[in-house]
Amino acid sequence: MEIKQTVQRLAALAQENRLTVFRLLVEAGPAGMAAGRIAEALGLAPATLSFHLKELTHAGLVQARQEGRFIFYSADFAAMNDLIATLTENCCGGEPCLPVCGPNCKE
Amino acid sequence: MEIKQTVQRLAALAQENRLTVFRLLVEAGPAGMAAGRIAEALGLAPATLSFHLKELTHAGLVQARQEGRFIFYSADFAAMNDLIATLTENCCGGEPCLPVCGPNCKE
DNA sequence: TTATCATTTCCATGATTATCGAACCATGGA
DNA sequence: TCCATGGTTCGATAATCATGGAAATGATAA
Repeated sequence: MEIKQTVQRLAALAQENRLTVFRLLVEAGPAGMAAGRIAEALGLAPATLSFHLKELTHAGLVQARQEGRFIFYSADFAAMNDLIATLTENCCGGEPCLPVCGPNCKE
Repeated sequence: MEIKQTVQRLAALAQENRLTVFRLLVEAGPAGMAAGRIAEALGLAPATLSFHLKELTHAGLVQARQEGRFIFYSADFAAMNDLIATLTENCCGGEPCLPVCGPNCKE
């Protein structure tokens, strides 16, 4: 993974509200959660949450899908694995000590 | 791991120069590298590198040890594992899909 | 000791980020 | 259509961060 992208993903997670959102979505699984429910869970103004969701989406860590009037956000597990793989690269003498969570996670 | 600490560690890595330093130290192994050599490798002013090393150290991701006139910095693999564990928490239905790199890494 | 080298601290500057009110866009039901 | 609801974008503000020059600190050798 390109270093700029790695930095972008780490930066996306390096903020308390965004990290909380991401962890919430990891728990929510592939079904995800509607933006409104996330805002409610964190007690954030809609504009503020939207800003954070955009950061996470732009970093490729979460995906959005429209469903009726709602927009559901869900975690992208593959992206998280890429990130972890990058962090642990060259760590154990080059041996593959990853990935951690597959696409069937939470299935 | 506490969320504040997780954010702090992610923030420490979410900067191109610091991520490069950390990866350099991961490759360098427990022996680590002198601050001057790191600055040289990245082409940074001493003050700038010192600032970044302080961030990494304060986040607990790297350790410093004095050796003669030099200060050697090395990656803290346990801290990295904690970080990864936090990210993947509740990911695979609560099963332990970690840690990735043990303390004997690069030994 | 003094001179010197390695690194850090101090400080100022410019850049980036987080927040949220207000205005705007999109969808689905009367 | 028109309205209500769910989200986003815009714009302004305050806070935080990255950078490096200059001076201070700490450690060693002569």
